[in-house]
Amino acid sequence: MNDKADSSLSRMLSVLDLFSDQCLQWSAEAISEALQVSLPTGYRYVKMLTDAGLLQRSADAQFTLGPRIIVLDHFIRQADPILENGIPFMKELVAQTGLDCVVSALHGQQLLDTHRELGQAPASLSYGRGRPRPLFKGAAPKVILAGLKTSMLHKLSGLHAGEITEAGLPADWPSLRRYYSQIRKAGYYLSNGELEPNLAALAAPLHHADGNIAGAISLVTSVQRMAVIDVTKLAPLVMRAAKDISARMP
Amino acid sequence: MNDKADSSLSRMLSVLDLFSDQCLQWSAEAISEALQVSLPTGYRYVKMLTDAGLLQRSADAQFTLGPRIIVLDHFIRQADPILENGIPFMKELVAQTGLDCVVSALHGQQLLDTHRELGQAPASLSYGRGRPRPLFKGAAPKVILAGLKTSMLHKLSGLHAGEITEAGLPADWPSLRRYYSQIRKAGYYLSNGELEPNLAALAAPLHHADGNIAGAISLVTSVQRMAVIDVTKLAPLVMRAAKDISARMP
DNA sequence: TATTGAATTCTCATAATAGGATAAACCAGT
DNA sequence: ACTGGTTTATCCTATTATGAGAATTCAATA
Repeated sequence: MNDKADSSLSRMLSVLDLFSDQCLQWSAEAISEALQVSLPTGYRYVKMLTDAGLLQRSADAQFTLGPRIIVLDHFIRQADPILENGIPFMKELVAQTGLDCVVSALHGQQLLDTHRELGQAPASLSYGRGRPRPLFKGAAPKVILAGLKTSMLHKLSGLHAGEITEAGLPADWPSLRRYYSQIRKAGYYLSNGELEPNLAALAAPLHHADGNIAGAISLVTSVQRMAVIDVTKLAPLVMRAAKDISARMP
Repeated sequence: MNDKADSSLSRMLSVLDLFSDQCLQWSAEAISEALQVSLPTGYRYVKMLTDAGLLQRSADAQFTLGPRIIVLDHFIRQADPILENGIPFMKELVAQTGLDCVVSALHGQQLLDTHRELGQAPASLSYGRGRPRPLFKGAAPKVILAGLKTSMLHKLSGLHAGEITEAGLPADWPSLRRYYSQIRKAGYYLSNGELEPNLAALAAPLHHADGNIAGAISLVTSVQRMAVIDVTKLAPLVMRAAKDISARMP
């Protein structure tokens, strides 16, 4: 990963980088070793982070992510207009279609799913809010990037050239721009096995009142199920919901 | 609040203390002023926190809480055995009773709701995961503290004497211990308007395999609705679910 | 109860660097 | 291109973060 510890402060914050799906338990000793600091300094870091609530002690002299994170996420959810206005429409879409409904948004450079309403037979099991997503694969990212201002898209494309070619998108900027422009004009995007081989999704963009892109709403199911669905009927449903939500956005 | 800025590192982390339900937007200038540091230092702080993903830039030169928080909460949820094992039982309780079901847990010294399954007529509207709760008021906290090891409870009671008397609990340790001991023996606790005037809840404890307390599961509704419910029938339901979940806990 | 061993904190001198003041660079909106 | 506010860079000094090792807690054993 990126151990750019150019200062004490960011080195301390990089303790958080150690935690992941794979490893949610770290001892002070392991942290000290990972950050290449002495044991007392490692303990100083975890003490401060624990005092801030970002870490907490668990059994066996291990540290885990702390309760403050849960509270801060609560604040974020409270302030998120997509959640505030979107959930009823998501529930309705789920009721109408039986598919899973997801909203995603671009936070800085990070594209995340921020909420999920599950249908009766969830296609995508456990991944809920907070799942990081690749920027150039899948339905939601495509309609979101398609909704960005051109200058912003250009900047992003410069920073992630590798991912773009890896995703099979055109490497040159004019083609890429045209590609996303088509998606924007269509008003929705259907992906088939793009992100995960057996999943398909249909996404439509969510906009703020000023017209800026706010995120995307998508219906997700397996490739097989999507194969028997009439997209010309599904797409208007999703776009309708997206417009209804957008109409309520600040 | 506690501005114990005994070091640069904790002072930087205290930037996070500024964000709350009330104020989710801070400019670099306001942060600098709040922390009593110079403007460049304020910018240094937000830059590092933004690089770490704990903050993000939003419109109008404002900063808000960042996407990394959402991802970290995702990790916490992935690792939480109560969520992993409890949600199906919570859904079932909701289906049986129509009431709202909540699980709560003690993280360090912080007591939080960690998940909520809503019934058809949610009594407690928006508060979801991440709501901080007082330690000595309400059904969930009581069964959780009642399940702590005596030494732990003693320590907690020492640290929060004020809240204890404010909650109308006995101030002397022997009486307090007896009070919680009774709750433990009962196996559940019913609160009526304790936390919020018009809410009632019935909570039962969740245990780890080793017998240690893991949290609480509660059914919540309005005081009026609870008045017409037969508690001798509701309590066994909740306790049954609590035992079923506990049986699956590590 | 005494004793071990590990985990955690303390002490302190020194090197590292965080901080402030000022200036420079950026950037969006006229 | 200009202007206002926003953000970063430069530099020097005082602050303080750090490492080595000792001291202390703490729980679990004998």
